Amino acid sequence: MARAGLTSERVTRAAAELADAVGFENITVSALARSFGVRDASLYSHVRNLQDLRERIALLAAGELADRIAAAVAGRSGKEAMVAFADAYREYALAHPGRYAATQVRLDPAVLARSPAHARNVELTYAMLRAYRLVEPDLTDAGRLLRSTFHGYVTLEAGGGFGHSREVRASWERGLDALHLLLENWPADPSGRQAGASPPGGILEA
Amino acid sequence: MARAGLTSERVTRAAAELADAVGFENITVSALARSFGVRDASLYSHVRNLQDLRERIALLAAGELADRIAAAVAGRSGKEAMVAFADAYREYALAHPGRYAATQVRLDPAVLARSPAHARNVELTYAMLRAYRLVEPDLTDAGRLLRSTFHGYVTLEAGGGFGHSREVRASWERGLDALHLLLENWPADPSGRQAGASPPGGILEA
DNA sequence: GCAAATACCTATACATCCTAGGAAAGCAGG
DNA sequence: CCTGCTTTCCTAGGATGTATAGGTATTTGC
Repeated sequence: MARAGLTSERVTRAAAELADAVGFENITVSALARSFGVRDASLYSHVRNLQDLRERIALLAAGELADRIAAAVAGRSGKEAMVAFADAYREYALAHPGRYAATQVRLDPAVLARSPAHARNVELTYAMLRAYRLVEPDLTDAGRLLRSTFHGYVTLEAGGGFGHSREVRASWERGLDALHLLLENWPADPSGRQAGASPPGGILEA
Repeated sequence: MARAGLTSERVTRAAAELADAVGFENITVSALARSFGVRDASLYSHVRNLQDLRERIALLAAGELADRIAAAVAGRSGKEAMVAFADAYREYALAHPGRYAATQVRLDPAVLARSPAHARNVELTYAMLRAYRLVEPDLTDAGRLLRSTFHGYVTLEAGGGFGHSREVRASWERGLDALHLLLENWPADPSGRQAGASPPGGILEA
């Protein structure tokens, strides 16, 4: 009997495609095995268990997302970079809903720390925000707001939460205009606080 | 043998609590039955199946969330109302992660249309935004942006995406300050479009 | 107190996750 | 070619979960 030629990588890639097709929460080892024409048990030589498989998809997706964003922002700055970042983010999430959902799983901090993909995402966000000349803690606050908005937007859009009364693309563009304005005119801290500065790498995580 | 006194409502409420404890995606009919000291099959008289159970939790949670928000914004307007809305939203999501996750499931449009809870949420959002005197399509765009930000923020926060380098509460408050400013100074449409007006009830759904 | 409604049961079929241990395909070196 | 090792994939089977069919026992309404 001809072998299927399984490896951890191939299994992970197939799992990512399955996730895009049926939803990240609906992937099963059984279905994945069927797609290879192989028994369930055979996959356990390449992947520890279902959770491990999910983590692998998460790392794969984080890397792909970082690649797309990096390519989009290359050579741009200011509002152009912000919009390119946002569009790349949204396009990836909509084109690969299962993979995108994978990027939102809570990873073991040890795994996370060893993931260059996640570090790159943080750096890209930081680099994009540099143009707005914010200083801590505003930088952290603005980064969190921006990231929340991007994530919330694509999640709601993909989940059908927006309906069809107005083109989502148009709303998105206006939203980005508004966010750019917001970042350019970030309000001064009314309480006059200046504490809690975090290191450059700490905007999003850690 | 003494009966457990099951009803659809009690089962749903227990399921909601289970969801808060173990996560919305991890609820099982078996675990729910165990919590009542009853066999799995017994629950199927009160709930059609697992998906039906999830929908019931979703409707329950949407109603609770609308209640909290309504209570919070009562008697307030302008920025006060917006902040009260946002805080109530965030507090509910953090206090009841499983129920909150349930509010994000894609519901059958027929079920949705018949849910007063969802209609109330839409109305509350619309009422809160009225103070900013936006006209369509800006109203829809701003509503989508706001809702995305709230949702994204609490999702990332609950998922541990923010880490501990700066108090999330402080970031949240600064974010709300910024959003208020944004709503007060919503940018004019650069393209001069004016089309796509949606009816009052259509900001968020339909 | 009797009949109808219904709350809860047993039994069963099937899907999925995962482990243990075995067979067979591919790959060395002779 | 053949011998032995590694790796790939297998069968077998236990545990847990979803769901249906059909039966028994408890309540409830008259």
